Amino acid sequence: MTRAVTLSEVAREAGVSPSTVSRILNGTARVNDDKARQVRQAIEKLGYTRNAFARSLATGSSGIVGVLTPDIASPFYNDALSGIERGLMGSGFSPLIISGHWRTGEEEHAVSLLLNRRVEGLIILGGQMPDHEIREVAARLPVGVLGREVDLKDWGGVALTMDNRQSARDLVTYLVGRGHRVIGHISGPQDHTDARDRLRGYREALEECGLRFQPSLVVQGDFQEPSGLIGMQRLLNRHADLTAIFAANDQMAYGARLALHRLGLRVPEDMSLIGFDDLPGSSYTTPPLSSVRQPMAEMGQWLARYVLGRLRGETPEPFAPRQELMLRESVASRRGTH
Amino acid sequence: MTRAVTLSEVAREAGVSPSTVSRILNGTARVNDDKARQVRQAIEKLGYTRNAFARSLATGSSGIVGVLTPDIASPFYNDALSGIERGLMGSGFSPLIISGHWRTGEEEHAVSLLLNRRVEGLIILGGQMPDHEIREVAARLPVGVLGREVDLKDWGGVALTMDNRQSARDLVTYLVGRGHRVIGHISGPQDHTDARDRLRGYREALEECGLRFQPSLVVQGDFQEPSGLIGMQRLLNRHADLTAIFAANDQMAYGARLALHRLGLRVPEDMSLIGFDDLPGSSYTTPPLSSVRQPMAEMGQWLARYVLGRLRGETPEPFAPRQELMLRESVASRRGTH
DNA sequence: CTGTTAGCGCGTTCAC
DNA sequence: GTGAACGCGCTAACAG
Repeated sequence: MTRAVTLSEVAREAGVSPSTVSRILNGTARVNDDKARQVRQAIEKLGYTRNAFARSLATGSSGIVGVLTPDIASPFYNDALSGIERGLMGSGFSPLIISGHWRTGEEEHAVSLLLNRRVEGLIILGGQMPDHEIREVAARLPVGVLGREVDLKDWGGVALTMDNRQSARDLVTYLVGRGHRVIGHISGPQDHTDARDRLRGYREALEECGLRFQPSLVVQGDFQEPSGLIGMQRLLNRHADLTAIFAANDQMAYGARLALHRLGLRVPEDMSLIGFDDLPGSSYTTPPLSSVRQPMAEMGQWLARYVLGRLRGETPEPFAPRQELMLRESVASRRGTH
Repeated sequence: MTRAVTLSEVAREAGVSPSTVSRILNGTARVNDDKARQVRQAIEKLGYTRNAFARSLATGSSGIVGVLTPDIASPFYNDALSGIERGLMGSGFSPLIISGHWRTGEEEHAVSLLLNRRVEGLIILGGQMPDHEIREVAARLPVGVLGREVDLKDWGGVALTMDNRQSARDLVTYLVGRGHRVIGHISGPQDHTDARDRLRGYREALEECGLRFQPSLVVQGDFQEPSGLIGMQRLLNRHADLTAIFAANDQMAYGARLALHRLGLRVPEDMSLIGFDDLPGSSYTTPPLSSVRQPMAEMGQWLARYVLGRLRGETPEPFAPRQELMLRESVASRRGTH
């Protein structure tokens, strides 16, 4: 790559001073129309592209908001990324997305890379990074976190989380209301807060409804499809009287669905099934899967706006993400109810 | 954000000159161990983070590879993003991802933003940007394109594309081989090259097999699920003797699947179904969907390596992406075959 | 309105 | 080994 054209070269070509070119580029001050035209021509002729580094160095601001995502290919977090993009649009800021692959070391590396690039704000999606490290960053710049509980109040940051426990409770209560009495749960990995909360919600809902919690009705998966398939088989072996399954996420529900299909069991006639997360595909499974939707895009957008607001010194308006039960066709009523 | 600590502040704190600190940071030259230790302490104490802008400005290299993706939330292209990440890993380069939302204007804006940030290479995934603009960029830096046909040879770039036509032919030939004689096609939007090629492959396969191509067996969709659902219904109304469907992508196949489900038609017993793209979910639909897999991650990784190689002045080894027929359980044999 | 001057934070000669 | 001086490309005061 041949050395790029500089602003002063443009200035020389147009017969004006560098500052004039700068002023035209930034609209910082009114300039003579004639000169403006000449400068534009020179820019065109030389194929000038402004150097963002030099600019940032001089102005002291990067125009970048860092985004740390656990996985660039996660359908779940990517909705949040879309929201962040939308929230940043037209603000003059652009996102710099780095993924941490759920590994603390990589996440820390990513954050320091972002700090090196002088991001002016940071949005963290999920991940494993220790709370105190997040707070350290939050002390320096506006930070918004999505999908994990971090106390950032004293540091001037926010964490948007969903009430996994409550939603799980709602889901299971719904199943009970439809007449189900023997409800299995395919849980997520128990070192994961969300997974624990969803299991807790399941248990609490059962007890609130006067049903006994039985450990044998729970199998643990890893949030991936295969574990849902295996879990379903195990559950079926243990409890022939099972009529409904609550999977801790949609992916495992898909796995369970396939296990049932292979056994010739119909959903929802023979077995009701319910998931969590409402992946884009879930409205087109057969039958469409009931699940709970987290407004990832809205949350992402709000976080972007939050960071921008803080950058402008505004006090942000609060936001309460609302999870939504997406009731579709994967649950049937059992006779003998009510 | 309080002004960040600079290198010279570290130098002063450690009682050495800025250049010494720089040398230690970069390992550019051997320095006294004692001083090195003092500098490290100063860095620690002051919480110094290096300014990537100043560094890039001084060195003249950004360490960034730009990535233009049509949609940050597309499951299809995101596999490629993962591959790019992997390909860049450990190279000292990091990706800067911007999405163009399938809009030419936004894409152009994104590219100029990347150019401003002095990316040293560029990877373009799909999109709508005119070929000549891509060539213009390719004349300045290493460019790799994925998923669209662009002639970049004379500009020193590559475009990785898949043979959609051939794969579609293989798929349809496979259906015919399994005894199907009346095969419907839900096509993609015909202003889209991939969609056209897949339709052509369908048609050619039919003719090669001695079956007549009938326009009434084709309905046009838009690559989204709902259009697959509607298309399926329309096809069924026109041709009661239909035994198999080739959908131009998996998403439409999902829609078709649901339409069949609602009508009480079984897959594959009553209707065989086949898609294209092999989305992550397709191995867990009921039944698992036959499709054709494009090695997006591998292609992304290769492109990253390609760009890095060009940056180092190497001549890249060629790469022929191979599509793979993923034959699963959504196709049945019809009696009377062979 | 416009040109001149002085940095922004860092890497890199070039002398010592 | 190490420091001083200069420049990377641009913006922002400061005069005019």
